[in-house]
Amino acid sequence: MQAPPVVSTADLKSHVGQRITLRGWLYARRSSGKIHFIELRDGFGIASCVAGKKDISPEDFETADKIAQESAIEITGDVKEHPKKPGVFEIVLASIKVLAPTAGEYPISPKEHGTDFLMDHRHLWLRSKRQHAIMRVRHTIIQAIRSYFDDGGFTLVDAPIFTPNACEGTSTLFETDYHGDKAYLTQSGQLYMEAAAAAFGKAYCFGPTFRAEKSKTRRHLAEFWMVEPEVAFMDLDGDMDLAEGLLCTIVERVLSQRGEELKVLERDTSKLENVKKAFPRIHYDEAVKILNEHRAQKREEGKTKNDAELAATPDFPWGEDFGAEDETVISSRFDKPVMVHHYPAAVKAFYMKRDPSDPRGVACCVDVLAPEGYGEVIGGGQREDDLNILLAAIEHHKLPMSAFEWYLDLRRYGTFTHAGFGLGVERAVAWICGLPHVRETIPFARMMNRLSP
RNA sequence: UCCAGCUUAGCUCAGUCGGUAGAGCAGGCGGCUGUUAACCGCCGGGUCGCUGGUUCGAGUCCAGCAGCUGGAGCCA
Repeated sequence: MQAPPVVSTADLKSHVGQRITLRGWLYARRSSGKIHFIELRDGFGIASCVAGKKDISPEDFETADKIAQESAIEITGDVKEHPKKPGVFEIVLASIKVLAPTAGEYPISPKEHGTDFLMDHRHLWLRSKRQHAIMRVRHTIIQAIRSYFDDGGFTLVDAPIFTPNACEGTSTLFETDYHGDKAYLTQSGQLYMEAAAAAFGKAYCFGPTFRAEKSKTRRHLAEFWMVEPEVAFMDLDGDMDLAEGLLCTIVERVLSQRGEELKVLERDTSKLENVKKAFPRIHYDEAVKILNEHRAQKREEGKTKNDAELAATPDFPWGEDFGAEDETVISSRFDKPVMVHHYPAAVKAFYMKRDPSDPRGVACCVDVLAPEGYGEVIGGGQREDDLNILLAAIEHHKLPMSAFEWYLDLRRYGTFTHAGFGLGVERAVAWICGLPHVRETIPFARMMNRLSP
């Protein structure tokens, strides 16, 4: 007799009525004495298997009763529709074999655990349903990003990870020894993409990025993935179009391909359905106005509640960058991502283009704030293309001129209008999956207090 | 770096007024032919984060340290 085909749990419905073999791990086990239920996890999905005492050998029935969680197993049985749930398939077992038992009790039981414990067991936690769903959504987001740029005529030009200088001169970077010289782990591929834009017209890089700040928040990782497109002869408006198109493509792809995963994550997809063109685009001035309306309202509440602290809420000072709470106030006014543009130049990186029409000194830049309080997922803008303004900006920020000579060459040899942005992949994953913290959006998170596993 | 909170069984937690340690789950044994974090009965399981102090007596009160969690700043 021919051995039954080895199939995947994702492929059961095309084998209804057939005898098949599955290989995987024991996810869960339940029993009612004369009937055992086994859930087999194979990396693609989870299949329910039923072992009736009359249907299999006494040895296999005993095995099905005793087998430990996460043992590697191979089962053979017949694919049938679930007697109570149409459209759900289960396997009626004919035989079961333990390929590898567990060395001891599996640490992650199907009960509640604290995050620190789970993060310590991240290598095993990835096997669980929820983490599986998150990683699959992450995969689809990355796939959508790549095809958006690839289909848009972009060339992938990856930036180096070792860099000689602190690119923007603001963040704390990880320092390493590079054959006797100091080198830093990149915090952005941005400057290199400007060189790439002049060489390829449309370019993007996609890789890991590092920040050494001792950040302890739900939005920060020490190592995260960022995609950074840069386009020649594109201005700020074009940049916003590009960013808007990217987010719409990502959300559309996840909604159409990862519905099952979003269900596992209990994500309210109606909020994601809203993510369609056109996103509101508001000037920094208008964002400040929103904040001040909100703060005036807080003062009123303070007066009626007799709360002195609330009543003394000051206005937002023009010229400052928004804090996390400010971003939430602004984005809560809209039901889709909101683009805030023309921030004061002083709070932005030195390479941002100054808007010549505004004497207050604002930059042609944009931050995209995700809805539901997820905050900044994209930051970008038009780059300064005037050599002399750029020279002055580097001096003003007290950055080492010699390290930027190559960058200045881009202005010396055929300078050009160009713009781009950076999208933080983990923040996008957290938003789309509806997660409270970015640590679950990357397979093995690197944070201030976590370097393992 | 700063602010706040937490640390008790493998895991998640309770522990009153300061009086010698408790539950659920997990694990082991037994029962149950449609279970879904199954259920029912029994059993084993503890350096109460560490160090010091107060006290006849500290899981409990005090101090220091460590670890963790959340927030701020920085940013994607």
